[in-house]
Amino acid sequence: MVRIREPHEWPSTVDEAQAVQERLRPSVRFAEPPEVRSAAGLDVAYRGSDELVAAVAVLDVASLSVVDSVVVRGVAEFPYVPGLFAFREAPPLLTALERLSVEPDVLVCDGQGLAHPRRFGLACHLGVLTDLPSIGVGKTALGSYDPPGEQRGEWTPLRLDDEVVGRALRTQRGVKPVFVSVGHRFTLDTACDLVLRLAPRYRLPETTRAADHLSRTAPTRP
DNA sequence: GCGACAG
DNA sequence: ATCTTGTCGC
Repeated sequence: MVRIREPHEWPSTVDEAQAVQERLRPSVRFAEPPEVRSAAGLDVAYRGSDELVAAVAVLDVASLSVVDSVVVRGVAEFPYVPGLFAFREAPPLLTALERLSVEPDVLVCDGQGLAHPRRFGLACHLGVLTDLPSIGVGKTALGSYDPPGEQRGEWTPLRLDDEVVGRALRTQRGVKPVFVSVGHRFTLDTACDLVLRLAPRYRLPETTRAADHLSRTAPTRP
């Protein structure tokens, strides 16, 4: 039920890929998202050198229960190059989004949004192409930060090139923070509020955990 | 030349 | 991401 709204192509070289990011970047919007009742978690698991499994799980934010999910198997069409992560994972994730039977209110991506060398990480890419509000929640930082306070909810700015591109957010006390950045049609404050609502018990949002579990446990092709 | 480098 | 044992904690 998710539609692709933006014309796009999948390049095969690093130069072309960077050009695509530069072209799409101006479409990123910085705003307050409409009410967030459902959130889609997206993740990709790898098997072997080029086989991958993309999964999307839509959760009801109030109950954190899974209301819909799709798993797509595929082959990596682009090598892993830091900064060009989206060209590897976005294609199968978009296919999965199109096969959803409901349209999620927001996308919670496993990776960065604006916290990216050209300010156009996976979350921005998926947000712009679908025109859905999106955020990036990374497990490792792209940029520098000071450790946030130990209490859940505490955060510090994440900087890249002397610019604030996101936040290091503590979702649980005693665990490493996650790195939140805006993808599309979001505000950093609202993005962090949402991540905290989605992560009441564990370090990572339940959306990411659900998608990760699906991609990891999907049966191997016969 | 050396280290960094989302997943 | 993935390759991998035991171990501490809830």
